[in-house]
Amino acid sequence: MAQYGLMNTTVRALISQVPDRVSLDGLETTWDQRWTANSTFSFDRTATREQVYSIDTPPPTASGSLHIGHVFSYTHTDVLARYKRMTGLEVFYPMGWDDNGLPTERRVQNYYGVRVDLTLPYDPDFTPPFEGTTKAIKAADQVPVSRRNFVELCERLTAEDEKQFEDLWRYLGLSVDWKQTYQTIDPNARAAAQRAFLRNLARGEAYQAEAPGLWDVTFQTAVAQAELESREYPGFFHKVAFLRPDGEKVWIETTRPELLGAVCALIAHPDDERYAGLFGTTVTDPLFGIEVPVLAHAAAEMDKGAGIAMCCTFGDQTDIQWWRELNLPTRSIIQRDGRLTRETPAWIADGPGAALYAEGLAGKTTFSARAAVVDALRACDAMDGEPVKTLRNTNFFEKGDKPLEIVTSRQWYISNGGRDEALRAALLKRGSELAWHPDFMRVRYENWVGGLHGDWLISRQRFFGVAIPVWYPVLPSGEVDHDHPIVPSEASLPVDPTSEAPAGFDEAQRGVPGGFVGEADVMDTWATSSLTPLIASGWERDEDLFARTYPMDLRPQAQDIIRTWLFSTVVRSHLELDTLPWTHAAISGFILDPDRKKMSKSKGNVVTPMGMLEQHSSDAVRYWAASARLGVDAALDEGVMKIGRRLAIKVLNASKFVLGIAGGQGAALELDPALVTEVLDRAMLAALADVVEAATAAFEKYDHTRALEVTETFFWMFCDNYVEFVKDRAYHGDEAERTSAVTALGIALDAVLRLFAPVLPFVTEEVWSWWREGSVHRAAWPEAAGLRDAAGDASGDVLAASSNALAALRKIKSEAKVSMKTPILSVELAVPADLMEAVRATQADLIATATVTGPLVLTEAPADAPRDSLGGITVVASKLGEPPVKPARK
RNA sequence: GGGCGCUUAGCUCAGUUGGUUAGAGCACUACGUUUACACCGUAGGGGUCAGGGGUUCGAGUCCCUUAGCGCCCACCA
Repeated sequence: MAQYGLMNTTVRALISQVPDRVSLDGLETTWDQRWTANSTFSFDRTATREQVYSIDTPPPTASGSLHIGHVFSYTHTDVLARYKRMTGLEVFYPMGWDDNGLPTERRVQNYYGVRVDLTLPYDPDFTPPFEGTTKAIKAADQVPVSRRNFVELCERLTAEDEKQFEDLWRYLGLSVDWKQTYQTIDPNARAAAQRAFLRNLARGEAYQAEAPGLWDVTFQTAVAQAELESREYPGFFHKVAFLRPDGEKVWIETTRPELLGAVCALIAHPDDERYAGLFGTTVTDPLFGIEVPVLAHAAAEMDKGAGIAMCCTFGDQTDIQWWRELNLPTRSIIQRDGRLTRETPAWIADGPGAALYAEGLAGKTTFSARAAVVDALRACDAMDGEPVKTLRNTNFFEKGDKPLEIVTSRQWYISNGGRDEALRAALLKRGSELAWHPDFMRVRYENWVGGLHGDWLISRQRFFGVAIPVWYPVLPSGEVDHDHPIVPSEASLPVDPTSEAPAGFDEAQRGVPGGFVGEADVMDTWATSSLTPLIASGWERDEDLFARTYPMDLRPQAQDIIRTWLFSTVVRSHLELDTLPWTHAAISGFILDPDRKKMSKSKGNVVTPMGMLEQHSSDAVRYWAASARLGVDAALDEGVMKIGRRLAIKVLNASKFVLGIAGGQGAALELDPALVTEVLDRAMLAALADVVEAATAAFEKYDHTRALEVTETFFWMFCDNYVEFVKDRAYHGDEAERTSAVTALGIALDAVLRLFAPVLPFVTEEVWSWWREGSVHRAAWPEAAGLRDAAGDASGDVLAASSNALAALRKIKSEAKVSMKTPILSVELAVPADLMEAVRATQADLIATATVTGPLVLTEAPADAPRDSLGGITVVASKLGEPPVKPARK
């Protein structure tokens, strides 16, 4: 809860420890330690839901390194979190680590030089052969280990990674409650993922199906639509002849001649007159003697290739469609390892075709099989001309480097609206109920949900992940009965079906007739990540916490995982709790390198953040991040970090000055608005009230950039003009004049520190500690009303007018190329009528600040005089004195 | 092919419901050491607001159109 507000209370601040020399060095470590020691960011579990602002922090992928893009987007969240905390909300700001899944597996393989062999037993004394060698370990040199040993290594390595990540986040100043952490592989998360799955299963939302689907041959796992990436891939068109019974040739074009042995039909568009005579007849392939029908289907495109397509099981998604809709036979020849089947398929006729397959194709990769088929086609004159080079778009697994194949397998799915219009409509409605920042990101969600063409495939044939919590009976015949899965009780979660027996069975019954087998597949990492708001808020584990934090307020995340993380989270929350998981989504843009390319590991242009933080300071890097609006891609710009550093140092110096002029060490500073009596001081507070209003309104609209901008603009004006104006009065004025200036300076410093606190947590906290109790980050967000009261009827325009008059006088000296200390013996200013009163009212400060030693004459500027950048104030005549004599160098 | 965003000074970006002569910082130039700050201060130069058309008394802002850049989705014969 906020500790104090300026509104109706006079604050008496004791200035305790203003250093002689200020510095940014070491602030990160100092304040991280004190915040931890003081539990500054601990979540108060007594707060009610209305008093809580809860954040579904993205759990970073633990395997790998954080890059500057992470610093960028996590800063956006932290700035908002700190603002919300200061407005009096209790911020629930946990941190998770996404350590389950393929990235960890790959990292462990490379880091320790091991690979999983499911046949090996667990070795409790296993020591990895390599550890963190810098050179890549060849796959052939990797040592086979049991799954359990492998998982242990995963846990060991991610624990080390997570420690490093936490250190970086602390250094950056994330106001996370470090007592609220989770891992997506920890027992709570596994239990939550399995519980949610079992409930999906019980409601019929999770189901298994044996169907053709996208398959990565490198990782040997099924892949979901959301993990696809379309890439250009070089290929060749081959013109291949099929033979009619009378020997006449029908030419088709294909980029995948190696699939000739899997052909099921030739298909053309029903309106295509070229092939009208062929529909209903059969043709035979030139190599294997497979007789296939020529069929019509509207999905065939007349202007593609020859207009007649070779349909194989399965070359692409269209093949699946034709196979389904035309009831074609299944003739799969691609295996899960991406090679052609080792046995000659039954549908290939004995004879030369069978011999060709057995000798030239069996067990070959698609690449070498293609070459063999092309040679054979040439030899029997069934290929027209040379293959024609083409660049085609092909689906890849986003983490893979070989084109996906289509393989038939038994997999688990969860409904996501891809096959159910009512559910799709409900999920689109959820998207429309969510407040998106920026709003246009909603469209990406709508595009994605609108374009789904299947349910969410959640099973993966991998090792390090959350197990799918089911077993299957083994029938007396020895066959596995997949249709009647055995499920565990929720109380027993998490379970590992590959090492635990289901209730009512014992381990000896594993794999034997009458016994059971465990599901070996694990869940896709998104099946767990989609539950982060539930995992973090204690769903079914800590109902008290859950009631205080869920549905959450904010999902901050990157734009590229709207279709995965954001969408899947909406799906799970909708199915499980019939609600949105959060009310706001804040989408950060990408970081572009100086060549305006997206920064990513695969491009090798990643900048590691710690060096940047150490070089420029965390506040400076945060300033850079906070200068970019949500949803907008930003350039990595060290120039902006330098500006941030300059600002942070300026905050230290200006604060040192204000507190020094207030009496310095040991003095008491009364922040009593009634003591502010001078017009200029009140005008400054009025301007500050405007800034507080603007910054607050901006933050409420999730526009941290605008909030920073108005604060920063005010602060520089405050330093350059206001502070200069009041120096003379503060040093040499009478008691009332001096008190007015000092009090106004104190009130302004107090508000400015709080306005900057979300973006510059370290310097503001450092300065706060010089004269205030507690943490600035638990202080109340400034309110305009109190400042307005102090300002009385003064307007911020008065300060602007006098600042312009001051600039006009400075210009005289600057153009004369003399020191600012040079006295002005006499000067006449032309002032527009509407500014005259303001300039007149503050002319004493003006005269002192600009060292006007003689008459200052103000005349009214003509009504039609142009308004330049100084508001129309111009110098009519002036006379400068002698520049002061430079003091002798000491 | 469909969609979203962007294009303003050499660079990075503001520019609110259309309203005086389009702003800031960096960089650049000149000057200046001033009882907070040289990691400083003061002042200055620098822009056909991507191109074209339209609406309007008035357009950086609204509409149409063209081009370029980035991204999302679709496209695999």
